[in-house]
Formats: sequence, C-alpha cells, structure tokens
Amino acid sequence: MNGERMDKPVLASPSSSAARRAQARADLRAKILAAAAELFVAGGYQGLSMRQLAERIGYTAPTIYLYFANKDALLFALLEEGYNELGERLAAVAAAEPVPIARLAALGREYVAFGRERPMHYQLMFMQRADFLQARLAARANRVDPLAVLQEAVAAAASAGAIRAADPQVITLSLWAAVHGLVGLLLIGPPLPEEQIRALVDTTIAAMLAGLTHA
Amino acid sequence: MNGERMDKPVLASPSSSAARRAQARADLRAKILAAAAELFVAGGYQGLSMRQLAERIGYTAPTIYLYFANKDALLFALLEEGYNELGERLAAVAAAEPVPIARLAALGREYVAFGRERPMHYQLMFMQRADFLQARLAARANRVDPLAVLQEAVAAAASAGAIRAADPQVITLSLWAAVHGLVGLLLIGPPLPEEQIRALVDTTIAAMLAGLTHA
Amino acid sequence: MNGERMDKPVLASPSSSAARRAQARADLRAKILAAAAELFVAGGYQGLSMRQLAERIGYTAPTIYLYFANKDALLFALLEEGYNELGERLAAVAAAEPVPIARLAALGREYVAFGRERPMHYQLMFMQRADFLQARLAARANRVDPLAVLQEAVAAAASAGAIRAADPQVITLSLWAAVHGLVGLLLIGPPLPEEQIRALVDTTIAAMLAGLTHA
Amino acid sequence: MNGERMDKPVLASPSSSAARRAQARADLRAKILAAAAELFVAGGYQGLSMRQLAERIGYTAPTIYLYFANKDALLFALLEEGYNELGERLAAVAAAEPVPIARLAALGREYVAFGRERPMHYQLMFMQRADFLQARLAARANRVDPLAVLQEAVAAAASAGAIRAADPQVITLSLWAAVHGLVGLLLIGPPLPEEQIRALVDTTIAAMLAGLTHA
DNA sequence: CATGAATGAGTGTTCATTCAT
DNA sequence: TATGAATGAACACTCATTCAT
Repeated sequence: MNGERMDKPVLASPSSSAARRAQARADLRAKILAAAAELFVAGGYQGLSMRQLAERIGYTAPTIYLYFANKDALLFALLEEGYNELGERLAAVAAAEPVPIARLAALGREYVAFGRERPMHYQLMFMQRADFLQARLAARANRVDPLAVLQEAVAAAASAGAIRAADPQVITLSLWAAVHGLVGLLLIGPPLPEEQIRALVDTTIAAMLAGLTHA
Repeated sequence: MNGERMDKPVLASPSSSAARRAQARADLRAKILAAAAELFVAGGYQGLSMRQLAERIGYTAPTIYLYFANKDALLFALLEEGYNELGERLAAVAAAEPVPIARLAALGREYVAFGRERPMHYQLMFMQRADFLQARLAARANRVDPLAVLQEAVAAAASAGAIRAADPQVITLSLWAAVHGLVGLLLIGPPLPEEQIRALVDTTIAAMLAGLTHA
Repeated sequence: MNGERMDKPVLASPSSSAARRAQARADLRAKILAAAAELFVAGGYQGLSMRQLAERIGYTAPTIYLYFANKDALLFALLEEGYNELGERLAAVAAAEPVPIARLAALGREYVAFGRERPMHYQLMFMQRADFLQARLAARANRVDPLAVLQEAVAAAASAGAIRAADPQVITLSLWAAVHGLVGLLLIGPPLPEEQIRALVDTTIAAMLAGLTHA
Repeated sequence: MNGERMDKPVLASPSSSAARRAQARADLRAKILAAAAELFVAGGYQGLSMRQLAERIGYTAPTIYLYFANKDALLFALLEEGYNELGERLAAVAAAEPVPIARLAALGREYVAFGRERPMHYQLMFMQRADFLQARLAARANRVDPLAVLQEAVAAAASAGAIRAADPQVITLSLWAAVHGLVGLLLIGPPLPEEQIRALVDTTIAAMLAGLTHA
C-alpha cells in the first residue's frame, strides 16, 4: 500500500529486500497473465477456471486473488496489455515510414506480426464477442488507439493523392478487414509453411493497396 | 452415429402417424439446434448450459439427450449444418455466374452474406480455436467443401487469364482472408449503417480483385 | 433403495405413483427443513452450510436445491412455518377462553409452550438479528399475526375493566416481554426440572397479571 | 521471538517508553474487541471475519493474532468483559439502594440499561446458544456473578417480608425472565420511541414486583 | 510490532449427466 | 416421448491461519 520506508540501512542497496519482493510480485503477476491468456483463448471467458490457472502456474487458487481481484480483472488486464502493445507498435511503424503507401503496407505487416506474436491477446481483443467490448473500450481510454493510427495513415495517403479519397472511413475499415482476415486465417486455419505465409501476407496487402490506388 | 431409419412399415396411410412423429422429432431437433447456436455463440462452448438450453425451448434437460448424445454432439451438428449450407450456397452462386472475375466477386459477397445471416454458425466454424478443428474436419468429410468452391473459381479465373496465375493457392487464401476479415469485423466490431456495410464489402472485394488482376 | 414397488394394480388409485411421489417430495422437504432449523439455530444464519445440511439428511448438496432455491429460502420457509403455527395456536387458545384475564394467562402459557416445543423456530423468529426482519414481515403478510392476538386480548381485558387501561400498547409489550423472557431463559439458561419450570412460568404470568390489575 | 529491545535508556522517566508501549498495546486490544463485538453480533459467530475485522481497525489480519490467539479468544474476551461489567454495575446498584423492593427495581432497571448500552455483549452473553456456555462459565469463574447479585437481593427482600418467600429461586428466575425479555424485545423488536421504552420498562418491573408482593 | 505471501479447507451454487418412471 | 430426482464434479470466491521477513 505504501511501502518505501525510507533510509533504514545506512548504506548499500537501500531497498534490497523490498525491491526483491516487488520484482517477485511482478514476475508472478506476469506469469499469471500469460497462463490466463492461454486458457482464455483455449476456452473463451468461461473456459478459464481459476483452479486450472493456479495449477498451471504451480500455485493454489487463492493466491491468484492476491494479484487480481477476480476473473474479470484478469481479462481486463490482458486486453489492456494487448491494446497498449498494438497501439505502440503501430505508432512506431507509422512514425518510421514517411511514404504514405509504404506506411500503409508497413502498418498492415506490423498488424499481422502482432497478431501472430500475441495470438492469445489478439483473439481476446478481436475474436470474442461483445460483452467485453465495454471492458475493451474502457481499457482503451487515453491510450494509443490502434485503429486511429491506421485512420491517420489512410487520411495522409488520401490527401497525398496516393489512394482514392472517396470515403476514408470505408477504406480504413477495408484495410483493417484484410489484415484482420489474415490474422484470423493464420490463427485458426490450417498451418502453413512460413514462406507461404509471407507470400500470403504480402500478396494480400499489395493487392488491397493496388486496388485502392487512384487510377 | 444415427442412421437406422429407413424401412417404415409398408401399408396403411403409409406415413400418417409415423411421418407425423418423424416430423415432430425433426422439428424439435431443429429447435434445439437453433437455441444451442445462440447460446454457444453468446458464451462460447462453456457458455451453453444444457439446463438453460432446455428451458429456452420449453423442455427439461434430459429431453435434449433424446436428440443429442451430449453437449459435443450439439456443437458437431451445428458445424455440420454450417458447412453444408455454406458449401451449397457457394456452389450455387459459382454455378450461376460464368464470368470468372464476376464469379469471384459473387462468391465473396455470398460468403459475407452467409456470415451475416448465420453469425452463430460462422463464429463456431471460423472464429473459435483448435480443439474443434477435428470435429470440423470430420464434419467436412464428403460434403461440398466451401473452400474448394473458391479454389476452383480461382483456378478458372487464372486459366482464363483474368488474374495473376502465380500461386493459385496463395490467391485463394488471400481472397478468403479478405472476406473472412469482413465478416469478422461485421460480427465483432462496432455496428455500422447498412449502406456503409455494403460500401465496405463492395470496396474490399473490388479492391482485392483489381489488385490481383493481371496487368 | 427401498423397493416396495410391485403390484401396479390394474385399476384403482388412479394416481398412485404420482401421489407417492408427491408424498416423498413433501417428506424430504420437511426433513430438510427440520435439519436446517437445527443448524440455523446452532450457528446462526452463517452457521448453516448446505453441505452439512445435506450430509445430515443423507443426501448431497445439490439435492437441496431441488427443494429450495437457495439458503435464504430455507430460512424464509422456517420463519413462515413458525409464524403460522404460533399465530394459529394463539388464536385457538384465545377463542377457547372467554374470560379476559384467564385468556391472557392462557395465551402466555401457550406462547411459552410454543417456544419450548419449537425451540429452533422460536430462536429464528425472535432471537436473531435484524436483517431478516424484512423476510419475517414479508412472511407474516396475510397470516394470523401472533402479536395481534395478544393485542386484542389485552384490549378486551382493558375494556372489561380487568386490567389497567392506561396504555394498551405498553401493556401488550410488557406481557410479551415477560413471556419472551421466560422462553429465552428456558432455551438458553441452565436446564431446570420440569416442576420448577412450571412454577416459574405460572409465577411469572400470575405476577404480571396481578401487577397489571386495576386496583 | 526476537528480543533486540534492551537499551531502555537507563534513567529518566522510569517507565516512559515501556508504559507507552503497554498503553498502545492495550488500546489496540480494546479497539479490536470493540470492532469484534459489532461484527459478532451483526453476523453471529461465523459472521466475524478476521480479514474484515482487521480492515475495520486499519491493520492486517495477522496483526490480530498478536493480540488474540484465535477467533474463539475474541469471543471469550468479550464474554468476560460483559460479565465483569454487568456484575460490577449490578453490585454497585445493589449496594447503593438499601430498601429491598427499591433495590430490586433498581437492579432491573440497571440490567435493562446494560443490555441497551452493550447490545453486542448482551446478545453474545444471553442470546446465543449452548456451545459457548462452557466458555461463559469458565469466564464467570471468580468474578462477580450477575445472577448472584439478583439472588441476594431477592433473598433480602423475602426475609424482610417485602415479597413472597415461597421459592426464592423461582422468584429470582422470574424477575430475570422479565428483564431479559425486555432487553430482548428492545434489541430485536421494532424500534420504539424513548418515552415508550421507559414506560415499558417501568411498567413491567413495577408489575412484576407488585405481583410478587406478599399480600 | 506489523505485514505480505501463501494455502487448505470450506462457502453457496451450477454443471452435465444418469436413471427409474 | 418426456420428466423428476439425484449426484459427482466443478465453479468463483472467502475463510482462518501460518510463516518468513
């Protein structure tokens, strides 16, 4: 609750034990979240049982409640993690690529990469139903909104004349649909060889952007 | 699993009471499946409770076991239903449209239409994880494989020179990804006005096909 | 478990099995309630555990839920039972004794008798705290209100000049306090020989009535 | 367990820090007991949760174990407190009033006052069941027994000819029943205006004593 | 003195399922 | 065909308590 008792030991590693404790706590918290993601995705919200989760991390169920208030808090934390990471990754990519069309392509590839690297988070964020949309939206508050990054990139491309400007909102959703579909296929569909995956992703993104190009 | 139906005695109002019975049985079976689809999707596999399901259809829980061996059988039957309907719809559309590119576009629109009209089935079929892949594959046996229909249409378009022939498998998956992404967005994302939905679907399909076109 | 099934009498007793079922159901319900009363009284509301209750009656916990919706329903049913029985007993006694003072004495004795014969119910009704007062009041709706019977008897005695008429409400409560105290002592205090109990009850009631007498 | 305290400055305010510590300890002990009384009464023995109790006093649960061995010890301490206070109050009142009948009336009023001022203790002492009788009796050892005070006052009144001498034991219990009933009603029953409460208490005590008077 | 971490036991309740009727 | 009764297993969650710090 408070903690940092100040000075105490005259010299050396002023908080040794306190810091160790905090680290241990953070570690276990992360371990719980990782296991929770797997179980949530494997069986949906109802598919995660606090008992199973505990067993999987080598603790007993009540221990989890020392780190998360309840089952919902677990899901919420995962969603928050996911939105934060995705938002930051997309923002970084957008900032790094100045050419409008290239930026869109890079965003698409990054989005797919996120989905593949964080499959659990991705499925929780974008492939489960509506009750949790609220939690999702709440979690999103004052963070980098992943969709907003895409939206701005589309607007930039449109105003640069690189793509049709007809209805930016529709174009944004259209691009999102394409990459979302890619992730969905890769996560749910039959396993593919890595080189075919790369071809699939590149082909799809290229086709969408070509198809949306002005002339 | 089931099977032994046939014979049905021979004489006397050949179907009167027996047929009525069979009809009633089929009706209740369908009613159960419809309710199960809703509950499955609302809460995932674990979100369906046999008790609730029974209550929703006005019977008691044990009655369901007269129609389905267990909870898994319900899911299995739904998947089978879904694959059959989707396969048949796609096949019908493909047969009706001879022009290769137009056929691909029509298939895409039909796929999206199916996803929107059978959201429960769609999510069970394509948006839930791996444990049920086996059931899915088993169910798919000796039916019209939806993906095969698309594959043939792509092959036809490629051999007609309407699209790039590079790697038909990749192109098939690419198109699937696009329409799958559309359905996913429409089912999970924020509600959109119908006209925007239409614009989104048409834009995406057109862009993909344009982008895949030869020159 | 038992077995006396046999006969299936061809005709007669048109509802034999249905009636037997209903009887069995009522029996078990009563058994549950009786055991619940003991546990509630022994440990208060929180002192009753559905598992213990089940074990005590030789069933498993879920079975109880086939008879009572939840733990609260058990308490509610017990309170209702108690209020009904007490109300009826007091009303019968009041109706049977026309002489005002004698009627009050008879009511007091009957009240104490009820408390001793239904110690569990009594403690639930009158010796546990407030949260359940609401349930109690709700249960009391449109039944014979035990207190009302006493109130009327006091009013009758007062208007007959048998006791001081000063404040009938206060006198009613005063008499109630005396008999309530008797029951409380008998239920909680040290065990007494039956003849001393009788002396105690008679002495107390007689003293109260004598003390309340007019002149 | 540890011990590194020692130093204790040598002189100056001989007990300063030790006494302060002892005082702090006693204060917290009292604070715990007060909070425990509330929780015990609100929810019965099982209604007190060490966690809640700790939170209510602004400490953590294990701290309570530094002051009380376990949950039972809390109850025991409360009972002891209650018996001591009640015994002392009754003894003081008895000593202050020489006139036998007036002394009995004063004892009755004091008993009721105690019940109203210490509702938590009172319910624990006199309105909960038998398991704790042992604790109660043990606690009572070598203290002023409240009931004994009443008993002596009855004996004094009887030998002074102020009340019937028939069976002093019965008369004692009878008086106790009356005041116990009053407290029970006031604690459990519907709230009454203060003036009606006073009337009720005075009426009941007066009636009992009048009814027990010799002639 | 006080606490954070942890747990075994237990809470009320719901589950899918079986079985005799 | 349909159901009422019943249960073993599991659910999320809270408990009193211990122990190392």
